[in-house]
Amino acid sequence: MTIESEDLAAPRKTGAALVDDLAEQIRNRIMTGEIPIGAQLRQAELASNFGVSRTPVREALRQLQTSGLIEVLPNKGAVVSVPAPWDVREAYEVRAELEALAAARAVRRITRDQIEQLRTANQEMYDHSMAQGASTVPAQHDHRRSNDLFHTLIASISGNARLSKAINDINETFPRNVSAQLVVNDARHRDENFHEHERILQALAEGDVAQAADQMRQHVIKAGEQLARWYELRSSTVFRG
Amino acid sequence: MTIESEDLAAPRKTGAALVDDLAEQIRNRIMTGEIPIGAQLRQAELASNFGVSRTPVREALRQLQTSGLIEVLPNKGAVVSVPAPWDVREAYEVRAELEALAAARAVRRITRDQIEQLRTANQEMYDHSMAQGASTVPAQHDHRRSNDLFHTLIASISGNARLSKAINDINETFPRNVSAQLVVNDARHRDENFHEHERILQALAEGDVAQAADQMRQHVIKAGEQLARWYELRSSTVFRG
DNA sequence: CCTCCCCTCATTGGATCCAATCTTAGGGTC
DNA sequence: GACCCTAAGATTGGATCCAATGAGGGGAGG
Repeated sequence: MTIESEDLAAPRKTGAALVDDLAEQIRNRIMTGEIPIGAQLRQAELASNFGVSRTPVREALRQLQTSGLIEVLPNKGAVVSVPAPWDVREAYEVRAELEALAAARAVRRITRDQIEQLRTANQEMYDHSMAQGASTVPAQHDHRRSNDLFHTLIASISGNARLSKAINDINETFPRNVSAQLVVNDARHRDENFHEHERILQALAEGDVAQAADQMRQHVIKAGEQLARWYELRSSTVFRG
Repeated sequence: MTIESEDLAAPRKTGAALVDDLAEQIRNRIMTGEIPIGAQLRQAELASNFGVSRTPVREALRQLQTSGLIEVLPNKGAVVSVPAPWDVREAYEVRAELEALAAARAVRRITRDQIEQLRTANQEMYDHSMAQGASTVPAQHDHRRSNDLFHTLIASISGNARLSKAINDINETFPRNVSAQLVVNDARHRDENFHEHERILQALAEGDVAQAADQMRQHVIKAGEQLARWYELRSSTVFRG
């Protein structure tokens, strides 16, 4: 309808939440690895990329800065944060505690239907990692989505929006192309992940609060450990100027 | 109506982290209640107030927006968030879990000196609330600082920077003039607060992980409950256009 | 050949400009 | 008097402008 000149990704011209929109899109590009870790974020480049001026881009970058995804060096511009392994471990210890709380709260609130939804999500995740070509990019994407769904579902069932947000905030600090590959790449990890989810599910179904929290905590800690190790070995995904 | 006094508060013209500085100062004004809950934040007013143009102010507001302290309504400007009581309860349940984790971790790392520091902070807090004129503004300020010190000390002893930050982020969502008054205003609350701190301290000293976590969790939940109740009754501290 | 310095260009950062939207006051109508 | 419509003022939001800082490159001196 309206003539969109240079914007490849649709930057909703609602005239309203444009800045939030930009932030979201830049965040996505980082999370998917399209913009690699350590890369410089040039205001002018992003601006022309989205077909806007630098002003809203700068505001979007400020948002990403406070959410911790990028770092802004005065007079030198923004770079995508490169999480140190110990930072990952610290963050995931926090996330583990939060998700454990979510699981514990979920026990009292979960319905049979929701248990089924979780089972489905977990099964889908497993299937995606078993299907042929599980190492292709779209398959990894599907796998990640199912895995995310499992966790976000439990968070939302917990009935505490703030808790969901806190968990999400931590997640969005670490680009996903990295974290997703962990599980898919390795058959053992993929299997373990599935079974850990099953154990959590069982605890939820049985109404065992302590067990649900414990299993979730261990599960997240383990995932964090894998992610941290990945960051230790990484080099291919880091942008080197 | 607006008396434009230029930069009353020193806006470090380091030319560098000016935006972060502005955000910090605006945050302070909100936290102290100088800018009340629900108040409109006019870009032009803030700009002339700090002696800068609107551009850095806008970026600072974006930071405060993502940290949740203010809300930005498209084309209508920024407003200091008015936390709903249930939001306070949710946030404090999260905070309770985080501080419980911090206390648990602190048990293994705390030194005798640090235990003494905590004891001192707690005693100071008590003294400030006992001194004559405890209801004066500066006394409340001192009381709050001692109380904060107690909590931030434990968080820092936990040795997990991310955890400290997560706790701090939650704290900075709810203006303090409000939360501080809770304890000081009521002799019973003041006493309970002191004794709860003592119990936490004892658990830390005895090396009782479970007890430290439990006591801290209960303590924070209780504080959250008081804060939530305050928000339910509030009306004096809310700005009404 | 290496090092240091200076010049130039790229980029950021604050200020300013102008369009778009919202708010509000005034006047007209029922 | 209540309601709506319109027009002017206020405010936000994106674009543009220019100063300031930083990075890179070439030349002079060692």
